[in-house]
Amino acid sequence: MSSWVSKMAKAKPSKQSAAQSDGLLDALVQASFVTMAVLNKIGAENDLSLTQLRVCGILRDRRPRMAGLAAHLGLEKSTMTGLIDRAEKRGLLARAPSAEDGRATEVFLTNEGMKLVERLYLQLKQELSPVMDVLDSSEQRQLQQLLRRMLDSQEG
Amino acid sequence: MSSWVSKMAKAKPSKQSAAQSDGLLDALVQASFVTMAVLNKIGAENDLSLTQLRVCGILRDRRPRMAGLAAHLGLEKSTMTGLIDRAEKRGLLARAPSAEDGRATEVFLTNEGMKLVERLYLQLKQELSPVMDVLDSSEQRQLQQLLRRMLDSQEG
DNA sequence: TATTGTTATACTCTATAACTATA
DNA sequence: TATAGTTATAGAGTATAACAATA
Repeated sequence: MSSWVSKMAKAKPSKQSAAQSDGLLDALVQASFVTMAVLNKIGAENDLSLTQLRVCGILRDRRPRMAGLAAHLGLEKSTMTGLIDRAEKRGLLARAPSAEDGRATEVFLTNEGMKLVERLYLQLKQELSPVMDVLDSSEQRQLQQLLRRMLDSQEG
Repeated sequence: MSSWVSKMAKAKPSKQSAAQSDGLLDALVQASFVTMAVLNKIGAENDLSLTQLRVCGILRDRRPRMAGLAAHLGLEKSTMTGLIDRAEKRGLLARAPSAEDGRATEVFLTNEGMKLVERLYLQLKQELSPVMDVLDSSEQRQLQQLLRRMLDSQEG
Protein backbone atom coordinates (compact mmCIF):
# COMPACT_ATOMS: atom_id res chain seq x y z
CA MET A 1 0.00 0.00 0.00
CA SER A 2 1.21 3.44 -0.78
CA SER A 3 1.74 6.27 1.58
CA TRP A 4 -1.50 8.23 1.26
CA VAL A 5 -1.31 11.36 3.36
CA SER A 6 2.35 11.14 4.17
CA LYS A 7 5.83 10.72 2.88
CA MET A 8 7.23 9.95 6.33
CA ALA A 9 9.87 7.25 6.29
CA LYS A 10 8.44 3.79 6.78
CA ALA A 11 9.85 1.25 9.17
CA LYS A 12 9.50 -1.54 6.61
CA PRO A 13 9.06 -1.06 2.89
CA SER A 14 5.66 -2.45 1.93
CA LYS A 15 4.91 -4.32 -1.26
CA GLN A 16 3.97 -2.50 -4.45
CA SER A 17 0.38 -3.58 -4.84
CA ALA A 18 -1.55 -0.34 -5.33
CA ALA A 19 -3.61 0.01 -8.48
CA GLN A 20 -2.64 2.74 -10.91
CA SER A 21 -5.40 5.08 -9.82
CA ASP A 22 -4.18 4.83 -6.23
CA GLY A 23 -0.85 6.15 -7.43
CA LEU A 24 -2.45 9.25 -8.84
CA LEU A 25 -4.62 9.65 -5.77
CA ASP A 26 -1.61 9.51 -3.49
CA ALA A 27 0.39 11.89 -5.65
CA LEU A 28 -2.47 14.36 -5.70
CA VAL A 29 -2.96 14.22 -1.94
CA GLN A 30 0.74 14.51 -1.21
CA ALA A 31 1.17 17.40 -3.60
CA SER A 32 -1.74 19.08 -1.88
CA PHE A 33 -0.17 18.68 1.53
CA VAL A 34 3.11 20.11 0.26
CA THR A 35 1.31 23.08 -1.25
CA MET A 36 -0.76 23.61 1.89
CA ALA A 37 2.36 23.45 4.04
CA VAL A 38 3.88 26.26 1.99
CA LEU A 39 0.69 28.33 2.23
CA ASN A 40 0.50 27.66 5.94
CA LYS A 41 4.10 28.73 6.44
CA ILE A 42 3.62 31.92 4.47
CA GLY A 43 0.49 32.64 6.46
CA ALA A 44 2.20 31.96 9.78
CA GLU A 45 5.06 34.28 8.89
CA ASN A 46 2.50 37.02 8.41
CA ASP A 47 0.17 36.13 11.27
CA LEU A 48 -2.52 34.86 8.94
CA SER A 49 -4.34 31.57 9.21
CA LEU A 50 -4.81 29.50 6.07
CA THR A 51 -8.42 30.65 5.94
CA GLN A 52 -7.54 34.31 6.30
CA LEU A 53 -4.86 33.94 3.65
CA ARG A 54 -7.47 32.43 1.38
CA VAL A 55 -9.95 35.19 2.10
CA CYS A 56 -7.32 37.77 1.19
CA GLY A 57 -6.58 35.91 -2.02
CA ILE A 58 -10.26 35.92 -2.93
CA LEU A 59 -10.62 39.60 -2.13
CA ARG A 60 -7.75 40.35 -4.47
CA ASP A 61 -10.13 40.95 -7.34
CA ARG A 62 -13.61 40.56 -5.84
CA ARG A 63 -15.91 42.35 -3.43
CA PRO A 64 -18.18 39.61 -2.09
CA ARG A 65 -20.76 39.70 0.69
CA MET A 66 -20.35 37.91 3.98
CA ALA A 67 -22.81 35.18 3.02
CA GLY A 68 -21.18 34.66 -0.38
CA LEU A 69 -17.76 34.32 1.20
CA ALA A 70 -19.06 31.87 3.78
CA ALA A 71 -20.75 29.75 1.12
CA HIS A 72 -17.66 29.75 -1.06
CA LEU A 73 -15.41 28.70 1.79
CA GLY A 74 -17.90 26.19 3.16
CA LEU A 75 -18.07 27.97 6.51
CA GLU A 76 -20.92 29.24 8.67
CA LYS A 77 -21.87 32.90 8.57
CA SER A 78 -20.97 33.25 12.23
CA THR A 79 -17.49 31.94 11.50
CA MET A 80 -17.03 34.62 8.86
CA THR A 81 -17.93 37.32 11.34
CA GLY A 82 -15.00 36.52 13.61
CA LEU A 83 -12.64 35.92 10.72
CA ILE A 84 -13.45 39.25 9.11
CA ASP A 85 -13.49 41.02 12.49
CA ARG A 86 -9.91 40.05 13.20
CA ALA A 87 -8.63 40.91 9.74
CA GLU A 88 -10.50 44.20 9.82
CA LYS A 89 -9.02 45.05 13.19
CA ARG A 90 -5.60 44.52 11.63
CA GLY A 91 -6.46 46.93 8.86
CA LEU A 92 -6.21 44.38 6.05
CA LEU A 93 -9.79 44.63 4.89
CA ALA A 94 -12.98 46.55 5.54
CA ARG A 95 -16.76 46.24 5.48
CA ALA A 96 -19.30 48.42 3.72
CA PRO A 97 -23.08 48.17 3.50
CA SER A 98 -24.42 46.95 0.17
CA ALA A 99 -26.15 49.56 -1.97
CA GLU A 100 -28.60 47.02 -3.40
CA ASP A 101 -29.57 45.09 -0.28
CA GLY A 102 -29.92 46.81 3.08
CA ARG A 103 -29.21 43.58 4.89
CA ALA A 104 -25.98 42.74 3.11
CA THR A 105 -22.38 43.69 3.93
CA GLU A 106 -19.64 43.80 1.35
CA VAL A 107 -16.03 42.97 2.16
CA PHE A 108 -12.96 44.32 0.38
CA LEU A 109 -9.22 44.76 0.82
CA THR A 110 -7.75 47.99 2.12
CA ASN A 111 -4.68 49.46 0.46
CA GLU A 112 -2.57 47.87 3.16
CA GLY A 113 -4.32 44.55 2.54
CA MET A 114 -3.68 44.79 -1.18
CA LYS A 115 -0.01 45.46 -0.62
CA LEU A 116 0.23 42.48 1.73
CA VAL A 117 -1.54 40.19 -0.73
CA GLU A 118 0.80 41.11 -3.56
CA ARG A 119 3.74 40.42 -1.29
CA LEU A 120 2.31 37.06 -0.26
CA TYR A 121 1.68 36.05 -3.85
CA LEU A 122 5.29 36.79 -4.80
CA GLN A 123 6.46 34.84 -1.78
CA LEU A 124 4.26 31.90 -2.74
CA LYS A 125 5.73 31.95 -6.23
CA GLN A 126 9.25 32.02 -4.85
CA GLU A 127 8.67 29.16 -2.46
CA LEU A 128 6.99 26.89 -4.99
CA SER A 129 9.33 27.71 -7.85
CA PRO A 130 12.05 25.26 -6.78
CA VAL A 131 9.48 22.49 -6.86
CA MET A 132 7.89 23.50 -10.14
CA ASP A 133 11.25 24.06 -11.81
CA VAL A 134 12.07 20.40 -11.51
CA LEU A 135 9.96 20.17 -14.67
CA ASP A 136 11.00 21.84 -17.90
CA SER A 137 8.84 24.43 -19.57
CA SER A 138 6.96 21.98 -21.76
CA GLU A 139 6.26 19.63 -18.87
CA GLN A 140 5.02 22.52 -16.76
CA ARG A 141 2.57 23.43 -19.50
CA GLN A 142 1.46 19.81 -19.68
CA LEU A 143 0.95 19.58 -15.93
CA GLN A 144 -0.97 22.82 -15.85
CA GLN A 145 -3.29 21.66 -18.63
CA LEU A 146 -3.98 18.32 -16.96
CA LEU A 147 -4.78 19.95 -13.64
CA ARG A 148 -6.83 22.63 -15.33
CA ARG A 149 -8.96 20.08 -17.13
CA MET A 150 -9.71 18.33 -13.85
CA LEU A 151 -10.55 21.62 -12.16
CA ASP A 152 -12.72 22.87 -14.99
CA SER A 153 -14.80 19.72 -14.86
CA GLN A 154 -15.72 20.74 -11.30
CA GLU A 155 -18.49 23.10 -12.38
CA GLY A 156 -15.78 25.70 -13.02
CA MET B 1 -4.35 38.31 -12.94
CA SER B 2 -5.53 34.82 -12.32
CA SER B 3 -7.61 33.58 -9.46
CA TRP B 4 -5.00 32.24 -7.09
CA VAL B 5 -6.69 30.65 -4.11
CA SER B 6 -10.17 30.70 -5.51
CA LYS B 7 -12.43 29.84 -8.35
CA MET B 8 -15.20 32.08 -7.04
CA ALA B 9 -17.01 33.99 -9.77
CA LYS B 10 -15.50 37.36 -10.47
CA ALA B 11 -17.50 40.54 -10.73
CA LYS B 12 -15.50 41.74 -13.72
CA PRO B 13 -13.33 39.52 -15.88
CA SER B 14 -9.77 40.74 -15.53
CA LYS B 15 -7.18 40.78 -18.28
CA GLN B 16 -5.14 37.69 -19.10
CA SER B 17 -1.70 38.88 -18.13
CA ALA B 18 -0.30 36.10 -15.95
CA ALA B 19 2.97 34.50 -16.99
CA GLN B 20 2.94 30.81 -17.76
CA SER B 21 4.42 29.78 -14.43
CA ASP B 22 1.62 31.65 -12.66
CA GLY B 23 -0.84 29.43 -14.48
CA LEU B 24 0.77 26.31 -13.06
CA LEU B 25 1.01 27.90 -9.64
CA ASP B 26 -2.68 28.74 -9.64
CA ALA B 27 -3.67 25.31 -10.92
CA LEU B 28 -1.58 23.64 -8.24
CA VAL B 29 -3.04 25.78 -5.47
CA GLN B 30 -6.59 25.35 -6.67
CA ALA B 31 -6.20 21.60 -7.07
CA SER B 32 -4.85 21.52 -3.53
CA PHE B 33 -7.85 23.38 -2.16
CA VAL B 34 -10.21 21.02 -3.97
CA THR B 35 -8.37 18.00 -2.57
CA MET B 36 -8.29 19.48 0.91
CA ALA B 37 -12.00 20.24 0.74
CA VAL B 38 -12.68 16.58 0.01
CA LEU B 39 -10.40 15.45 2.83
CA ASN B 40 -12.02 17.96 5.17
CA LYS B 41 -15.49 16.75 4.26
CA ILE B 42 -14.56 13.11 4.78
CA GLY B 43 -13.03 14.04 8.10
CA ALA B 44 -16.04 16.05 9.19
CA GLU B 45 -18.38 13.18 8.35
CA ASN B 46 -16.37 11.04 10.73
CA ASP B 47 -15.70 13.65 13.41
CA LEU B 48 -12.05 13.95 12.48
CA SER B 49 -10.13 17.15 11.85
CA LEU B 50 -7.83 17.33 8.86
CA THR B 51 -4.88 16.86 11.19
CA GLN B 52 -6.37 13.84 12.91
CA LEU B 53 -7.25 12.35 9.54
CA ARG B 54 -3.66 12.85 8.49
CA VAL B 55 -2.32 11.30 11.67
CA CYS B 56 -4.51 8.24 11.06
CA GLY B 57 -3.23 8.02 7.50
CA ILE B 58 0.35 8.12 8.72
CA LEU B 59 -0.29 5.51 11.37
CA ARG B 60 -1.67 3.20 8.71
CA ASP B 61 1.69 1.57 8.23
CA ARG B 62 3.95 3.22 10.79
CA ARG B 63 4.44 3.34 14.56
CA PRO B 64 6.13 6.70 15.19
CA ARG B 65 6.92 8.47 18.44
CA MET B 66 5.20 11.63 19.58
CA ALA B 67 8.19 13.80 18.71
CA GLY B 68 8.59 12.24 15.27
CA LEU B 69 4.96 12.75 14.50
CA ALA B 70 5.10 16.37 15.63
CA ALA B 71 8.19 17.04 13.53
CA HIS B 72 6.66 15.42 10.48
CA LEU B 73 3.47 17.43 10.77
CA GLY B 74 5.28 20.65 11.64
CA LEU B 75 3.48 20.94 14.99
CA GLU B 76 4.63 21.45 18.56
CA LYS B 77 4.96 18.49 20.88
CA SER B 78 2.31 19.97 23.14
CA THR B 79 -0.11 20.13 20.25
CA MET B 80 0.41 16.44 19.56
CA THR B 81 -0.45 15.60 23.15
CA GLY B 82 -3.96 17.00 22.85
CA LEU B 83 -4.46 15.62 19.36
CA ILE B 84 -3.46 12.10 20.38
CA ASP B 85 -5.36 12.39 23.67
CA ARG B 86 -8.63 13.01 21.86
CA ALA B 87 -8.13 10.27 19.29
CA GLU B 88 -7.07 7.84 21.98
CA LYS B 89 -10.17 8.64 24.03
CA ARG B 90 -12.21 7.72 20.96
CA GLY B 91 -10.46 4.39 20.73
CA LEU B 92 -8.87 5.04 17.32
CA LEU B 93 -5.28 4.80 18.44
CA ALA B 94 -3.18 4.03 21.48
CA ARG B 95 0.13 4.86 23.16
CA ALA B 96 2.85 2.50 24.36
CA PRO B 97 6.21 3.20 25.97
CA SER B 98 9.20 2.70 23.69
CA ALA B 99 11.37 -0.32 24.42
CA GLU B 100 14.54 1.45 23.33
CA ASP B 101 14.11 4.85 24.95
CA GLY B 102 12.48 5.21 28.34
CA ARG B 103 11.43 8.77 27.57
CA ALA B 104 9.69 8.03 24.28
CA THR B 105 6.09 7.08 23.57
CA GLU B 106 5.02 5.20 20.47
CA VAL B 107 1.65 5.75 18.80
CA PHE B 108 -0.27 3.21 16.73
CA LEU B 109 -3.75 2.49 15.40
CA THR B 110 -6.13 0.20 17.27
CA ASN B 111 -8.14 -2.38 15.32
CA GLU B 112 -11.05 0.02 15.31
CA GLY B 113 -8.77 2.76 14.03
CA MET B 114 -7.47 0.53 11.25
CA LYS B 115 -10.97 -0.32 10.14
CA LEU B 116 -11.90 3.36 10.09
CA VAL B 117 -8.82 4.31 8.08
CA GLU B 118 -9.51 1.67 5.44
CA ARG B 119 -13.04 2.97 5.14
CA LEU B 120 -11.84 6.57 4.84
CA TYR B 121 -9.36 5.65 2.13
CA LEU B 122 -12.05 3.96 0.05
CA GLN B 123 -14.28 6.99 0.53
CA LEU B 124 -11.48 9.32 -0.56
CA LYS B 125 -10.98 7.22 -3.67
CA GLN B 126 -14.67 7.34 -4.46
CA GLU B 127 -14.95 11.09 -3.99
CA LEU B 128 -11.89 11.96 -6.05
CA SER B 129 -12.57 9.43 -8.81
CA PRO B 130 -15.05 11.63 -10.68
CA VAL B 131 -12.40 14.34 -10.88
CA MET B 132 -9.55 12.04 -11.84
CA ASP B 133 -11.64 10.19 -14.40
CA VAL B 134 -11.94 13.33 -16.48
CA LEU B 135 -8.53 12.21 -17.73
CA ASP B 136 -8.04 8.98 -19.62
CA SER B 137 -5.75 6.27 -18.38
CA SER B 138 -2.68 7.51 -20.22
CA GLU B 139 -3.19 11.08 -19.08
CA GLN B 140 -3.62 9.92 -15.51
CA ARG B 141 -0.31 8.12 -15.70
CA GLN B 142 1.28 11.24 -17.13
CA LEU B 143 -0.14 13.46 -14.38
CA GLN B 144 0.97 11.06 -11.69
CA GLN B 145 4.51 10.96 -13.06
CA LEU B 146 4.78 14.74 -13.28
CA LEU B 147 3.54 15.19 -9.72
CA ARG B 148 5.71 12.36 -8.48
CA ARG B 149 8.80 13.93 -9.98
CA MET B 150 8.09 17.20 -8.22
CA LEU B 151 7.45 15.42 -4.93
CA ASP B 152 10.52 13.22 -5.17
CA SER B 153 12.72 16.28 -5.65
CA GLN B 154 11.56 17.40 -2.21
CA GLU B 155 14.12 15.29 -0.33
CA GLY B 156 11.81 12.30 -0.93
C1' DT C 1 22.82 19.08 29.82
C1' DA C 2 19.75 17.72 26.24
C1' DT C 3 15.62 15.28 24.89
C1' DT C 4 10.76 13.30 25.44
C1' DG C 5 6.48 14.14 26.75
C1' DT C 6 2.91 16.51 29.59
C1' DT C 7 0.50 20.43 31.82
C1' DA C 8 -1.13 25.22 32.04
C1' DT C 9 -2.55 29.07 29.56
C1' DA C 10 -4.14 31.91 25.82
C1' DC C 11 -5.80 32.77 21.26
C1' DT C 12 -7.83 31.41 16.83
C1' DC C 13 -11.06 28.59 14.18
C1' DT C 14 -15.28 26.47 13.87
C1' DA C 15 -20.24 25.18 14.65
C1' DT C 16 -24.91 25.69 16.87
C1' DA C 17 -28.48 28.44 18.60
C1' DA C 18 -30.74 32.71 19.40
C1' DC C 19 -31.20 37.33 18.06
C1' DT C 20 -31.91 41.91 15.08
C1' DA C 21 -32.76 44.16 10.90
C1' DT C 22 -34.15 44.12 6.25
C1' DA C 23 -36.58 41.99 2.16
C1' DT D 1 -41.64 34.31 6.25
C1' DA D 2 -37.07 34.17 4.60
C1' DT D 3 -32.44 36.04 4.32
C1' DA D 4 -28.08 38.74 6.02
C1' DG D 5 -25.39 39.44 9.64
C1' DT D 6 -24.08 39.47 14.66
C1' DT D 7 -23.63 37.71 19.40
C1' DA D 8 -23.04 34.10 22.86
C1' DT D 9 -21.24 29.88 23.85
C1' DA D 10 -18.58 25.68 23.56
C1' DG D 11 -15.12 22.52 21.69
C1' DA D 12 -11.01 21.68 18.96
C1' DG D 13 -6.42 23.16 17.08
C1' DT D 14 -2.41 25.64 17.85
C1' DA D 15 1.72 27.89 20.21
C1' DT D 16 4.56 29.38 24.31
C1' DA D 17 6.40 28.54 28.69
C1' DA D 18 7.31 25.69 32.58
C1' DC D 19 7.82 21.22 34.27
C1' DA D 20 9.11 15.94 35.25
C1' DA D 21 11.48 11.94 33.78
C1' DT D 22 15.00 9.83 31.21
C1' DA D 23 19.34 9.82 28.40
